[in-house]
Amino acid sequence: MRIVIARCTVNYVGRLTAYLPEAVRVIMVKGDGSVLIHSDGGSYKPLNWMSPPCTIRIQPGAGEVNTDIVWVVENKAGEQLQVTIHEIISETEHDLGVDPGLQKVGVEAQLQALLATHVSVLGAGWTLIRREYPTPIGPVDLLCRDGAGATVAVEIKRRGEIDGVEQLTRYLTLLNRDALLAPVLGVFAAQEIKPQARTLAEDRGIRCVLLDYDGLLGTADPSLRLF
Amino acid sequence: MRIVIARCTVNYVGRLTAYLPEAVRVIMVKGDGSVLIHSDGGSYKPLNWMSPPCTIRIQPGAGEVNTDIVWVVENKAGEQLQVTIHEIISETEHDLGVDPGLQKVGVEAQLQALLATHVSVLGAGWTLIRREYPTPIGPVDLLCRDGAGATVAVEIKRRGEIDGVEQLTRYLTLLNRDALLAPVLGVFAAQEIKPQARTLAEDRGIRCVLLDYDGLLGTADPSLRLF
DNA sequence: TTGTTGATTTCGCAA
DNA sequence: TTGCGAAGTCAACAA
Repeated sequence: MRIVIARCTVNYVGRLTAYLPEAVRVIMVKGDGSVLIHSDGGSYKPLNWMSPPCTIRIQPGAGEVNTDIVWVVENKAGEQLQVTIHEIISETEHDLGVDPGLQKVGVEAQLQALLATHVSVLGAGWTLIRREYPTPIGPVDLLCRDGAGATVAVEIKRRGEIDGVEQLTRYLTLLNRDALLAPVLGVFAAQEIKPQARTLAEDRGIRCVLLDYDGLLGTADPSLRLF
Repeated sequence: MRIVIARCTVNYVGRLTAYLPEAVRVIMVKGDGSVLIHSDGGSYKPLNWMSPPCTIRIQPGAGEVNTDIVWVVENKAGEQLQVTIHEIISETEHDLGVDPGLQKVGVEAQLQALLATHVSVLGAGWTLIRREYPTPIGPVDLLCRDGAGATVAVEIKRRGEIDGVEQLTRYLTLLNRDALLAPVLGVFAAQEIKPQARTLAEDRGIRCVLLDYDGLLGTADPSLRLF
């Protein structure tokens, strides 16, 4: 990993065209040739960058001033990041070795497992027919029977958006062709439901349910807990 | 901007829980207090980070070994990034000043702006009713009136795929329920239209238009030009 | 290899 | 401030 602090201008020509005026910035060059241009602010996203795999070609005296050096960073698709170095303020290199990587403690899959063991939060007398109920166009997250004995297909998302409503709609159309199951109702369950998704769902007669992960955990079987 | 090369372990506790085992990494501390943990590889995304606004609290001797230093980086929501420094290999600080920022050319917003001022490229006598015409399921990119006086909803994409056609179809269904607007026609405009998207659109009576960004620029008002 | 989906998404614009 | 859609989205996973 090489880290260069330099006064530079940067051009990107590829999927779009972008330009960075002259300023002092941090340039990170990673071992795989990828380059990141950071300023002192913003989020974790660099001002500009080139993702690996890519190659760096150094062109001395290629800038407007003949003492400028230009780094041309190019990937397989021919996209280019051109870094013109006007003045190097600092340059260091360090061998970091291979990183063991980030360990995440998941949330997504647990939500379905938790709700499957607690379908009663959807209504009194509800029972689970099965998880991942198979159909020709993919598995339905949960297939349930409500207190009145009707079949209900439940689609679970962390964030409920329009795509999820469309998906559930396709399942419902298919399941309602099955005379043994029909009529099949729909429930769209998520930790967060976007207004547009809610509008579309309710327009189609699909009930929306907000899931409270911590609340489900509190009522859950202790063996399901991660900590 | 402070850059520290250090052997460290990192914990994040917030929207999820994540852990980085001990290794040598680059730690960037920006002027706004945000912190980025980078390894020598991967993409531009750090292994772990804390976005601004946030504050850093240094706790000497708080690690497992009493010579360790722990940085607790915390944001307003109480999410924490805990960086335990086992050994500092290098530490530098530079004043980068304020960055002038990135200038982009060729994204969807500019396409929409350009087409909005030149709806005549869609046909003779076309006029713009408004950009971002609001509906309960989201804004229609452009609402126009064609040469014959009919209302037309225009969906603009950089890359035209099936999702875009579905989106436009939903708008058309909704708009056509409005007796004051109906009948509303549809136009799917993009720099590139995938064959499947074109087939679906034309099957639904939606007209497809390929946008030429440079061509639009050429006919555009000179004040719209960036360079 | 290609497509689909989630993200500690981030970013920008408009209401 | 909030909400919503795009992004050089990226990245993981399935087919």
